[in-house]
Amino acid sequence: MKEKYDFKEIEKKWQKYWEENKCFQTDEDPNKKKYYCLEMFPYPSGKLHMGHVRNYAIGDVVARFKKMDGYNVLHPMGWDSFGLPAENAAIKHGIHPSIWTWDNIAEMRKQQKELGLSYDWDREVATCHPDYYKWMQWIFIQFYKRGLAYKKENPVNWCPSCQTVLANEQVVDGCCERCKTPVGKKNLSQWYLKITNYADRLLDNLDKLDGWPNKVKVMQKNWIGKSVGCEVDFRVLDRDEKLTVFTTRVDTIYGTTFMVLAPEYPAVMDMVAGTKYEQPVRDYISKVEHMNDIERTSTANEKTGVFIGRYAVNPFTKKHIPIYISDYVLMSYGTGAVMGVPAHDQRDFEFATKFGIDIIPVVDPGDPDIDLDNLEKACAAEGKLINSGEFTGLNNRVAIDRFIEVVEKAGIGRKTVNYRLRDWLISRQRYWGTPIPMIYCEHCGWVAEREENLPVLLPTDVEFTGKGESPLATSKTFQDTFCPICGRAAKRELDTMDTFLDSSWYFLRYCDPHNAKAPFAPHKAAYWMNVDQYIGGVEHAILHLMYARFFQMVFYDMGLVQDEEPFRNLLTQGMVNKDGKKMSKSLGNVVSPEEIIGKYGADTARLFILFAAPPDRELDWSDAGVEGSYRFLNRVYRLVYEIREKYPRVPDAFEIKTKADKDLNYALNYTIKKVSEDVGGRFNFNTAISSIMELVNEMYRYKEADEVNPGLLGKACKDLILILSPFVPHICEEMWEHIGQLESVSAMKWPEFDEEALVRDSVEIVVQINGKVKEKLMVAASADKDELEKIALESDKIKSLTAGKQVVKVIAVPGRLINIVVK
RNA sequence: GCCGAAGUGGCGGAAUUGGCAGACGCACAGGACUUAAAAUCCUGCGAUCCUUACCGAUCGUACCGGUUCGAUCCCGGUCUUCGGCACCA
Repeated sequence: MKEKYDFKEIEKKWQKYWEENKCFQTDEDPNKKKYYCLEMFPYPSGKLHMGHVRNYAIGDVVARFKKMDGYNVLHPMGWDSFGLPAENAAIKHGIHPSIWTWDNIAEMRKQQKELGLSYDWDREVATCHPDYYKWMQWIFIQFYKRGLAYKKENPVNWCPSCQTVLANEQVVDGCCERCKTPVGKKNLSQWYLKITNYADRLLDNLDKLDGWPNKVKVMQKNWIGKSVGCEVDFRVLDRDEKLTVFTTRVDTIYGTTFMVLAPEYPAVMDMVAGTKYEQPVRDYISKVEHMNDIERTSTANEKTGVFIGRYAVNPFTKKHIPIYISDYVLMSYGTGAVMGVPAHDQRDFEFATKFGIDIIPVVDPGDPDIDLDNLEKACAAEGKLINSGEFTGLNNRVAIDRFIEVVEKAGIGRKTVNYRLRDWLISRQRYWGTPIPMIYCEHCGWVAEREENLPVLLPTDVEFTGKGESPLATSKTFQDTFCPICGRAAKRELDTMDTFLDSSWYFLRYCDPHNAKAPFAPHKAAYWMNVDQYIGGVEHAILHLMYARFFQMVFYDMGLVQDEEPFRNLLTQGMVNKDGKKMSKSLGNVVSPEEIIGKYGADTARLFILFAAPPDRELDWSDAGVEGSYRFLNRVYRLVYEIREKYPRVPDAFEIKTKADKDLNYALNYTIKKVSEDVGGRFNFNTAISSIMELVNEMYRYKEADEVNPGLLGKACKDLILILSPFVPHICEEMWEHIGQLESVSAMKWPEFDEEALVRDSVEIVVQINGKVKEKLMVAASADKDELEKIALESDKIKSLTAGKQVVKVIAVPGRLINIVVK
């Protein structure tokens, strides 16, 4: 070891050592407790950014700590390597997506290795590799066989810029999640996965996920959007037809004064055919059709609609109510028909106000501030029913169940549940994705490719124009095939899968990455799953994390895995910012990991990122803070170097003699305890590091004292290196070697703390008067309440402060404080 | 609008079960070493006030109130910021 900390040389040396000695390779070992530590695998976009570094630094501390703590640790890495950017690069620069992707993977893997991450590289997977997408296709076929995949023509979200459809989840504020272009609608026949079959399980299981942040659970809950309500049939006047509405507020049905249908409602044109209402209705529908989602929602405040010239009969009041169409009613939710109760629903109120429809209050909340006869806005509060026939007087919540009973008995309605969650549209009109292994035969219809013919390989003779239909159509070889059932000529599906499918099961492939006979062997998954700790950005709170849960549930139903949920504990890391803003190219505030590693080394980068903030909070990048972390590593290095110089040989056995010995021994054991808890339990790496800094400060002080105990100092050095090693592994390996250790620090056992060393003879006790600190006294640690009280009341200072006052009460907490209440 | 989270020095943050608010680090200031600089080491560092100084006093965890011997922590209300959802009947 050199006198000066040469991170460049040290980091290279130990990265080579770990790789050559395969230090982080794992196999199933039934005799050892397993621990599966997983970071979200990246899209190979080119280079690592600080968000990646943070993600991997956190995961690496956990993995390294658990390994030292005696677990058999699975810590894999791979690539979510299908996706649009590769194809866009192909369109723009003429590079094949495959080349672009594999080049990026090579670059990012190199950067990960430069960070000293403890991955088992033998388990690396890439979703764009045929060995992986073969099994993706196999999984799709299993879904299809179980009735969980179907093709359907529907108006779908269409991004005109990406030239592909998008899942509802990929439309953000009416725009494409990726390119921010406003999304339009298009009628297309597309493949869907029936995630709605699992809506209830996805929702109910959330309660069991104790190790998940509440925030993520709430987001998923809202996304699934379960609402329990009731369908009611309304007869249409003068027609042999009924319209079914969905409502969660059947208790307000007496207040229904109109009905609204979605403009796309199928029966609408039939009801207006040949009447004077036909043309205005046609005009309105066409206007709505040509609006994209932004336009449709930007007019949110101003309600629009058209009367269709028909009336429905309110089954309870028997009144005739006008039927309208309006774009505020969605065809895709509930029944596409809504009963308008303006007194108690704000949207209905706005509509009724605009069209001059009656507003009849039916729930009286008993609030003197609300004038029910002259409502200024809808009143959603609970209360007693009024104007509601035989139901008048009931509490409205109670009334809901009564109404449902009556409606069901009369055969004009039923209790129903609706979800906001829709089925998952997975077809993409793109090249760089997993081909959907389906074949269309004129005689047999849609047929799954035979499993023995998998993978359906991506063809290489494809043109990338970025326009029109799926690029697979341009291949001369891909499309034409034979029907697996009847053997006649047939055509392959030309769309590829949404890449979110690829990432919905990669954690299972890691358990058995080279399996050529199955996506994974159930017994291997049984050993490694669940993921004990999953770490990644909160931006995946809904999409990825719900899709992965869905897949796991299907695998569970197939008997492939033993638990319905894949991720026991989830840590959502905060963003890395600069100057309070997100790092971005447009703001010009991006700090590249490359630059930091080059200037200070990977250990400094890791240490800063872990020290600057708790992992789930936002982290503001600070160049000065990085300097500080670098300074600390130099300080540790110097400490170990100087101790070794001064005491080249330290005895293993030693005695604690002086008070200084005792204090250092206390500090050492306290730090081991604290770091174990902070890293093993709370994931507060920042406080773990600060306590190590305190220990280093202690050791510097001790080292300069008159009487030094080399054995103790040697022990402190050893333990210091061990507990610091998960954070900054390279420098620790170097120091470990320097103090005469032969084996890698990564293979060492996590140190245990000595309970006895933590027992103190005397402790400082705070003396308060009326809750204010007035004095601090050293007392025997064993002092009980009575003794404490006596000592406190006898202290000169307290005596003078309480003189002439009446002591009302004394509260004594041994080991902590005494509070004297005086008057 | 609805749901959720968070507000602590100049800054990042700490206080784990209701018990010394501000650990640790950064920045800043002063000093030591040096021909000098860098590096390193030492000291100080919430606000206000008192005092020549030592010592000390009061206030202080977004704001208002409550519970308690004692509140950054628990309860009620208000404000602000951030995040998610948003015509879902």
